[in-house]
Formats: sequence, C-alpha cells, structure tokens
Amino acid sequence: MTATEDHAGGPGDMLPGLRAVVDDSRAKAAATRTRRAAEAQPAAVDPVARVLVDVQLAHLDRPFDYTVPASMAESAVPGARVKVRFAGQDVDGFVVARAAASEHPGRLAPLRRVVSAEPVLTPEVAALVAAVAERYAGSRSDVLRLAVPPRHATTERQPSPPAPQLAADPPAAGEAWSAHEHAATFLTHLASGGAPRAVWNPPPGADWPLLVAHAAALTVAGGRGVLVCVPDGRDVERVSAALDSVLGPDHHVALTADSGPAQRYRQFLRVSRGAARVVVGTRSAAFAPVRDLGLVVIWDDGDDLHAEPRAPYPHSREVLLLRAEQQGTAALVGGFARSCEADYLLRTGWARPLVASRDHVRASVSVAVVPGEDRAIATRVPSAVRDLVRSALEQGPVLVQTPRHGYVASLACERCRTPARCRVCAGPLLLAGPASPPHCRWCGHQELGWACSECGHRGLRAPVLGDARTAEELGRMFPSTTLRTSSGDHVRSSVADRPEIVVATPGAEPVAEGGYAGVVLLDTWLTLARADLRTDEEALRRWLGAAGLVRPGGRVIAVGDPAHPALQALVRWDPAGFADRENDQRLATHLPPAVRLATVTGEPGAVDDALTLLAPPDAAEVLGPVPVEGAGSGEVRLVVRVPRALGASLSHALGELQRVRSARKLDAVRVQVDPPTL
DNA sequence: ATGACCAATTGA
DNA sequence: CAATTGGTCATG
Repeated sequence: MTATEDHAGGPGDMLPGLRAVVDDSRAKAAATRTRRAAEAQPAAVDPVARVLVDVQLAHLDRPFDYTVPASMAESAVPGARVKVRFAGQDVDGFVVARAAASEHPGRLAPLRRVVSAEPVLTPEVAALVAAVAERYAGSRSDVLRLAVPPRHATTERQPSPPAPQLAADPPAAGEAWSAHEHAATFLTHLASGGAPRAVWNPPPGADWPLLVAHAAALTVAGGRGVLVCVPDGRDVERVSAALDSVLGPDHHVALTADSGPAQRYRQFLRVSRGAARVVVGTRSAAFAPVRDLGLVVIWDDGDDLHAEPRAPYPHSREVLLLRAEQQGTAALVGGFARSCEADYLLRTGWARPLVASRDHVRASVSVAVVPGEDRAIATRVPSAVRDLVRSALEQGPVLVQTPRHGYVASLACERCRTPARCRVCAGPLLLAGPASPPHCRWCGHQELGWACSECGHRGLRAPVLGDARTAEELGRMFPSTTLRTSSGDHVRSSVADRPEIVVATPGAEPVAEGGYAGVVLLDTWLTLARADLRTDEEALRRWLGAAGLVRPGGRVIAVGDPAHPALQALVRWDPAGFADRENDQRLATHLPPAVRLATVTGEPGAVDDALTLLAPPDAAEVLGPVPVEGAGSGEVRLVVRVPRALGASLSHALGELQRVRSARKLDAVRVQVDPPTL
C-alpha cells in the first residue's frame, strides 16, 4: 500500500472493521520504519560482533565481523546463537566476541537476528573447539556440532533450578583412596585448588566410581567444577549413583547420547548456567561448559567408545587433556588397564602415577592361567576352570567372559578338523547366526552346499562359540546353578550377591554387588588372534576390565598360553609394566604414541592432489598411497607420520591442506589424525 | 557453496 | 564485436 492510496478516501467512507485493519497496518508500517531505523543504528557500546559462521568450507573457518544493531545490543552476547547474511545466504553462527572496532577494511553487514541470547558457547569452550579443530586438522564448525547440542526453545524458556547447598562436611576422600600410594598428595593439591595430573590404575576390585566421586567432592568443596568422561551409559549410571551418594542428590548432571533433545538440552543448560558443577557423561560430555573447571577425569581411555566416529574424529582423552592444559585443571587418566598414551604422559613427566602398592594388589586377587585342553575334546572348559567355578560359587557369583561372536575364527570340518575355506577366494568361513548359511569373511560369498575338501564330510563345527553356546555348556556342567548372560542387545548392568554364573562378552560384564567371587576368561588366544596394532593392549584391557570386577580376595583364571606377555601381565596384575614394554616397542617400530600418525583417504585422484599440496614437516615419512582394505570402494589411503614432537606441525600442515583444497574446489579427502586403528 | 568479476574463447 | 565459458577470488 502506498501513501497516496493511504489517503485516497476519508476514514468516514470506511466500514468500521476495515478502518481497524487500515489503522493496524499503518501502525505496523510505522513500527517497521522505527525497527529499520534502530537496526541501521549500531549499538552504542561494542558495535562489532565477531561471528563464527556455520559453513562447511575449511578456508572459511575463521570469525567474520558484523555490526550489532542497537536493538540487539543487549542480546548479541558472546556465546549467543545468531543468524547472519554470509555470501548471499542466511547462515547460523555463534558470537564469539564483541569489539569496539573491526580490522576489516570494508563495510560490515548487520547481524540479521539473535536466535537466542543464551550464551551456549563459553569462551573456554570456544578456545577448546579451536584447539581440537587444529589438533585434528578439522573445521571448527564440525567440532562445534559435537560441542553444543541443538537448541530446544521450550526448554530454554524454563529456569534451571540451582543445586542444593553442599553438605558442610564432605566425607573423607583420603580413606576411600587409602590403597593408592601418593593419593594424599594428589588429593591435598586437588582440594587446595592445585592442578595435579595423574595416570591412575586402581587395584582389582576397587570401587572406582566411588573414588571418582570422592575426588569430585573435594574439588567441588574447593569451589571448582568437575568433568568425568566414561565409555558408555552403564558407567555413567554407576558414576552418577556414586556422585549422589557422596555429594547428595541434584549436584551433578549425567549427559548421555540416548536421552532426547529436550532432556539433553535441559542438562546442558544446567551446566552452562552454573546450576550444576559436576558432569559425568560419554564422549560428547568432554565439551560440557562446566564453570570454573578444576578437574577432568577419563575412565578406561583405551576403550574405543571414547573415539568420536564423526569428523574430525576427536578422542575424549585428547579433548580432556587439551582442556586441562588450557584451563589449568587437574587431571585423572584412569582405568584398570594403562593405555600406551597414558604411559606416554608418565614418560614425558606430564602426569604422575597413582597406583596401589604391589603388596595391596597381591593381597587383593590371585590370577592363574591354564592352557586350553586338546581341542578335539568337545569342551572349552578345562578341569581347573571347572574346579574354580565350583568352589567360587560357594562364596558368590562367578563371571565368565567369552569373546564375541564377531571374533569367531574360521569354521572347520566336524570330522577331520580341516579349516573350512571359501570356494571362491579361499577365505575363512564364518557362521553369522544359527539359521543362516556359512559365509566368507573376505568376499561375503554364501557357501550353501559345503563339503570338506579333505574327507568329503558335510558337517561343520565352530571351534569357538559365542556366549549362548558357552552358557549352554556351563549349564550342563552346573545344572543346579542359575545362569545369566549379558551381551549384545541384552546387557545386564548388575547382578545380586548370589551364587550364580554370569556369561558376558567383553564390555557387557554386569557389576556384582560386593564383587564376583571368581572371574573366568575363556578363549584368550582368540582375542589375541586379531591382526591389529593394538591387539595385545586391547586384549589385556578387556581381561583387566572383567577381572577388576572381582571382590577383594577373589580368584581369576584365564584359559590360554601362559607364556604370552599379555597373559603374564595379567597374572602379575601389572598394567604399568605391560604399557611400558609395549611403548618401548612402539618407539622402536615408529608407531603411535611415539610418533604422531595421520591418514588421508579418498579417490585416487583426490589423494594424489592432496599429496602434491601437502607440505609436511621435513622429518615426515609419507607411505602410500595404497588401496584401502575391504571390498572394492576404490579408495586409497596415504599414511603420514612424524616424530611426536612435530605432531603440531603435522596437524597444521594437514589443516592447511584442507583449506587450500577447499578453496580450489578440489575433491574432498578424509583426514584422520591419530586413527584408532590402521 | 555461491556469486562477482575478468579474461580468453567462440560465433556471426 | 557480442555472447559464452572458464578460472580466480571473496564471502564481514
């Protein structure tokens, strides 16, 4: 409507209803004019907003300046979500800072809209996101997606109830930690606001969630916040319960992937608003905006669940260590096992060991290894194991750990034991389930009418079986004992203190109230049979994880080769010595963590371009490109490694590669720094 | 990415 | 000589 039309007829000519509409539209037009004017008018104080725009392109991964309209002066705070015009499009972004002036020589565009004045990206987390992006040669926008959960407007409108008052007297942490040498020093520093850093290996049977809760309570009593990262939801539950028992209810939040968007955002806001000072969660929690962070804890850092599967694939341990460094916090890198990376922290002097004395460990558990009996005998349970189970059942529950289905080695002829091989490619045959035909592990060919190449027999046997068959076998051996299984999609979180047998796959072991009277580790040779860099480290981690659930004075028995170094480390309960020796080997063979290693994967042409663009440090070793293993993707992979001290320059070179590649519109390649497997 | 801009190339 | 295409550059 134009001004002329506006005044075309007198108001008296109009019907009352129509007149109201016109008045209303006039008022709206006026309001629009004033709003436009206000927008054109920049804010009186700090009229420049530095904005991180959510754009995928690597070379645009830096802040851009916008003017802050006066109307947004109060709401466009650092950390707020905004919409801005960028390269002709409306894109999302975060305000990372406000400034009095801009370095940018051209005209600045105004912020389009403040989506929410809630400061969800704190300066500390923004700095962490930048460091993680740099470390993993990724973009900040990718890391931001991992760090800040999606907004939930309804939830945001609700206030976050503050945590109740702390009990005046936090329970004695020193007593809980008394089995550990040097614990008093560590805890004293922690309580007084210091930043002690430790690699922590509790003795078998230790109630580690309770120890974490005590360390957290000391930190909170000293006026600082705590962040705990654990591998999975069950561990979150355990630590959560321990925190409730030590701190009282409502002092912490639990962040897990499987809560819905509203619940997730509510918990996030409780943290960012300072209503809760302690956070426990799975890997995404590593970015939680805990106020005045004083302590970071990672439990079982060797578990591959800590490795983020989305670009740029950061590992919780590295995120937390970067954070401890940036924010000057204390750190606890804990687990029954000691990862090579944790051992490296001790070698460089970055952290100190926090472990129980040998005497205490010896008194806590006895571990034995027995060789497997003749495989022709149709049982996997040697008599020594049977005896241990029988006597342990008189005291309480018994845990039996059995390798997963996925680890089943090749099938063999039922009669002559000749390994069954694929007729197409001679790969090993596997059984996916009881009803499906055997298939080849290499080419996937389904073998319908298999017959043994040696004797012509048509029956197959699996030399090693999954948890269901193990349970069956044990059921026949102990017919009057209750038998439970925990694996795959029916994971049990705990079992009562009753004489029963619990068969579980690695990582799915239930906790026993009061601990297991006995722990049995079956088929250890199978876990060791995988061909991977970390096979031995991973095998020992799994065994220690199960054996750690034993009660003080309980017994552990493993079936396998007593001469194997990993099993010897188990018998001596020596995660430290094992990690140390393993790291010596890594050093000699130029493998992580002694070196920093990265891969570049993609189409052959794209990887070729990347290779010419990459300017790695002089000492870098470039291997490949070689075709990626696994059925015909056609992709190739480049491996680049440098001495550990040059890790940062390698990361930087790879980041630069991605920026140049993206600016020149070359085909994408996937860069992975510290890939968990190779 | 997307759009702007410039230069070289093509067609009448 | 204009129209078209391809490359480079910036994005606030």
